[in-house]
Amino acid sequence: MAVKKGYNNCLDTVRPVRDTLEVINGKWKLPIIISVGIGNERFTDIQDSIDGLTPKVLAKELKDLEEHQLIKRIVIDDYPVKISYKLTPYADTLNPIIFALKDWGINHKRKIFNKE
Amino acid sequence: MAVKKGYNNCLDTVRPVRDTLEVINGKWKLPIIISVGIGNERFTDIQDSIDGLTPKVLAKELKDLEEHQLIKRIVIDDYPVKISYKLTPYADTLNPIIFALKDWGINHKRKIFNKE
DNA sequence: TAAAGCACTTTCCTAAAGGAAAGCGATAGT
DNA sequence: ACTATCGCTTTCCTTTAGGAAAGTGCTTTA
Repeated sequence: MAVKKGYNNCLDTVRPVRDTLEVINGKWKLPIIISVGIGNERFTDIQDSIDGLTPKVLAKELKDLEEHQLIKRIVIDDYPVKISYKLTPYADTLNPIIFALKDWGINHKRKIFNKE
Repeated sequence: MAVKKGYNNCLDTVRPVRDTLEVINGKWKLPIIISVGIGNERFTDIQDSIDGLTPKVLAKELKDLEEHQLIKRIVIDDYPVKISYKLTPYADTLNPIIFALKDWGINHKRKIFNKE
């Protein structure tokens, strides 16, 4: 017998949503993924492509994203040594999320601009 | 003439994504929307349906969500007065985001469980 | 009359996020 | 020799998020 409770159970949806949010939390992770995905591979290019992103924050976020296997850091060993950041194939699975967020943002701005 | 820069421009995507994240930021807003959407209308039901959610945080998030026109607070004026929370039709536009986040979370857990 | 429920608020506190600015070690260009 | 660039790190500081616990005013139920 299930436990009786007065509220509807939403954990089937809430749990996986929260699992995802733990991976892509904060202001910067998705912007960084988008920037790298669009072809920015160098530290300073990524930084310059995103308004307000400081090197300290970028370095930290890149480490987090590497741990989650969404970005790989590649050391190119000629002279001079170059560092290149690329998305992993796994990062491509985030595309539906990114497009959904993008579409909603575009629509939301339009809504605010027109009505308020 | 466009300004020359060494990096690829990603602001077309980054900006609307960030606009969206500003609305649904934090650990709790989407879980609350999911819970209300599934039929939890009372303050304590919403609270009880989401693990770890405290009344202070719930009250604050409900206010934020009202301001963004995603939830409406309805006062039902018989004796005793009842308060009911409902999603606005606008909140339904978040569904693609919620489903994308849910799917990714489910898949991510499976990935972690199987391989690491 | 006491206890419990509802919808919160208040206070206090900690941890984490994030911004500003400077610096650093290596290399490259002038 | 000097300056600039790259990929960071370090320090310092402020802001925000969020958790714990208690309480409040009202009402209902036992």
